[in-house]
This record gives sequence, C-alpha cells and structure tokens, in this order.
Amino acid sequence: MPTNKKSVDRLKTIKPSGHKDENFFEMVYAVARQIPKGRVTSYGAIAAALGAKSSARMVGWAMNSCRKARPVVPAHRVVNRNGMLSGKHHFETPDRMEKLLKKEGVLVKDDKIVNFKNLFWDPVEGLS
DNA sequence: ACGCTGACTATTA
DNA sequence: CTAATAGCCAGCG
Repeated sequence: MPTNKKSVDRLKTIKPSGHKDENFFEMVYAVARQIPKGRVTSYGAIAAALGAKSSARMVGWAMNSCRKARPVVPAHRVVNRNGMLSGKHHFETPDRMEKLLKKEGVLVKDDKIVNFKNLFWDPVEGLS
C-alpha cells in the first residue's frame, strides 16, 4: 500500500517495526494516538500522512478494528472531512464519541464538530 | 473466485 | 446550493 517515504520514515520513528504494510493499521493507530487532546483530524488527513491519499476508507476500516488495538486508540478524535461524527454508530453506544469529545472540550452540534476548522490537527504538520 | 458493502473524498452535473 | 459518480481496497457471505 502506501508509502510516502518521508511520512513512513517519520512514523517508523514513532512506531519502529515497520517493514511491511501489514502495519498499515498500526501506522494509522500511531498517527491517531498523536492527536493532541482536544483536537481532531480526518480520515483523509491520516491517509495522506501515510501516503495513501486516496484510501481514506481504509483508515476508517482500520478504526473498525481499533477496539482490540493494544494501546487505546482515540478513534473519537477522527472524523470525516466535514467534521461530522460519521463513526459514532460504531462505538459501543452512539453517544460515546460525542461524550468523549465534549469531555475534552470539543463541542459537538448536530453530529458536527463546532469550530472544526480551528480544532483540526494536520498529522503531517503535527509530526514535523 | 465474485460481488457487495463501507467510520471517505474529490469531482462533475 | 444539493445530488450523483467514480476511485479506493480489505473483509465477508
């Protein structure tokens, strides 16, 4: 899959074990875990950071498996490009995501993150 | 092996 | 402005 060299190298620094793309999920998790508390990012942004710009869907799929991920993955900080909580129905309870976000100071209105533009965290910038 | 599904997105109408 | 479309690719029946 993916492999934007720069991004991958940077990720290896964070999560050294990279050699194969089986780690795609792990890489996604690695990025997700870097999201600062109270900030959010998008599936596409993560995908782009991994060099898989057009595979945002796989990032979402990775999130699907994040329940069993070892260190906890803050999946609630990952939303779609419009700042909408498209994945809330995949949590234990539909209101889980929203609650976690509010707990971190992120306001949510109509399944959409308020002031999303300012709260958005770009993985590429964040990891640089 | 095949086709459908989807926590996405960018593009076109 | 909204709606349909087409890439995307790992699971699952």
